Amino acid sequence: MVRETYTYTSKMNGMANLESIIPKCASFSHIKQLQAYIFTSGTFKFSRARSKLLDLCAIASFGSLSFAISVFRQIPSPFTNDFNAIIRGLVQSPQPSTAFAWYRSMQRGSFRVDALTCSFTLKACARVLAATESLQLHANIIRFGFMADSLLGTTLLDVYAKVGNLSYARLVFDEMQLRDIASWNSLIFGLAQGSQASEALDLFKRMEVEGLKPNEVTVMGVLSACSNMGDFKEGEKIHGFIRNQKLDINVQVCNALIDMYANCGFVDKAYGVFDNMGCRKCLVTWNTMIMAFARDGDGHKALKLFEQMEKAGVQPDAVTYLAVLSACNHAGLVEDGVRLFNTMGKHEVKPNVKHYGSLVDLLGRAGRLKEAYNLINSMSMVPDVVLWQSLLGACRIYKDVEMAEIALRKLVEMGSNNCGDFVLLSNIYAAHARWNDVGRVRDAMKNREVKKVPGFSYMEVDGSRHKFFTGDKSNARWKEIYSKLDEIRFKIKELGYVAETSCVLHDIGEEEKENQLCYHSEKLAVAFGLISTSEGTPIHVIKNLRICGDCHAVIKLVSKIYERQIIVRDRVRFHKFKDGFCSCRDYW
DNA sequence: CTAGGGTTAG
Repeated sequence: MVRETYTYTSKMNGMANLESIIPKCASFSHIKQLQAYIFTSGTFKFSRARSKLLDLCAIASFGSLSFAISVFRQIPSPFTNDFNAIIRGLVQSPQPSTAFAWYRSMQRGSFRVDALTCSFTLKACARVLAATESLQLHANIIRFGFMADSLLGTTLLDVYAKVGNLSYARLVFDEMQLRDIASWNSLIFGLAQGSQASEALDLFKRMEVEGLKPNEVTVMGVLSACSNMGDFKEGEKIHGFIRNQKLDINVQVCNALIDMYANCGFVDKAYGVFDNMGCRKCLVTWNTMIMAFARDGDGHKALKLFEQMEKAGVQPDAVTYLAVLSACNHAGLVEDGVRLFNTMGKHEVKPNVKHYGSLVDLLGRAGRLKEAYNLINSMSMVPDVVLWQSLLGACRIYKDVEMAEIALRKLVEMGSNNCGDFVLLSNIYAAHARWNDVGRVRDAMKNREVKKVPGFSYMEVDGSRHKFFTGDKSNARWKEIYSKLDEIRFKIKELGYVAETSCVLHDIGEEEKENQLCYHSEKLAVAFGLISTSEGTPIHVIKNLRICGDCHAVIKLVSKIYERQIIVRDRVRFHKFKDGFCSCRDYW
């Protein structure tokens, strides 16, 4: 009797000690020693320490998921927690989708799935963008009666937003009994980064109405919405709110502010925030600001900041190099770009496919096609389509048929059926008057059912956004817009403008081609800006693709004739038109 | 089988 009591207490103490030691494990060998102890001491069968250790082993950087799995296999009848430990580890592994199989095996084996199991498995959905699996899990969660769990609800809505199912994210949000700040933040981020940025702002305003206090995460979400939409006015209001609430002591909030101003075309204001930060700058701060100068085409400021960053003792990372390379690219600083690329190794940054892409683009634009081609072939990794597309684009500038054919062949081999690629090759043939080849490309396009990404542009007036597609007549004032375009066409012809019809592929007459160019989305947006904003105010336009060559030429003239500053944010950079010139100095 | 799980910038 006495002896039994003794054994009992010592065992309890042993387990308690064991559990308190587990978080102190600092190496794989510590884990293994404890695991061996649990195995041999007889506590393996029921011990809670077992699943805790499994958990640590599966997720810690010094742990080993495969070892955790092999230990799991030794458990005669694993508990839910043991499964959870493994699933959590799988989600963070390079193959998150393996978590689904484990989840299913739990159900098959009639093991109890709990809210945590669902939470981890949902995370796997988010990581691999598994839309169907998230729906299935949602159904399970309802069936198990877990919907009242607000943490799980937030995870679910977050996953829906991340896999692109915004309407379901909203639905979950609306149906949650208990919504806390994280639920709101999650939906705001989802909307901001999806295609419903203005809805994110609406939600932010609704928070105020419902008496909820936005925190630093919330403002980062709405700033990212403003950044995406180029909504400078709202962004500035939020900046005011941030100052009031003293949220700018948070470095991430400051970074989001810099990004917002830069993405709205106000690189100076971005720098203002950068220069007056009340908190310590971090790597992302420098990267964001360098990227801002890069997108603005100010290569020298970007490179100067890069030097300052090094002096401040901040080690550059892969993103920093991408930013400086792209700065060199947009500013035509070829030698600097090549030099920087070659010094990456010194900072222990390994070039990835994006760095190569930037350098190929840089060399190509500078007419060094052969070097660009050799660079692609020298890569140790598989080149992606972007590299060949860059080379193809450069071939068009320099009218290099041979190289263009190689690039397009590669693209076709890689399964690309992007309309733009074929058009580029066709343009090059056309430039050499090789009309048979032009026809051949056109036939190939018909046979392949090439995909065309529709171009569109935004223009914001008085807080509402107007979206234009090519030849769009959906705007309430479309008639005025089109007659403004007629007026523009008339005026610029007087200045000697000739339409650049080479980028129109269709088998139609010159006049018809000119008409097609005439109603490109960016032109519609600029014309709308002219008629709907007061004289002398700048016009901001955002385009989803790169600006077209003809539009570029026309907008330069428009900026002169109408004495307007016109700022176009395209897919990769800003074009700031003033007095007939563009900030890109026609190098893009 | 006390707990653990949710939102965050380039």
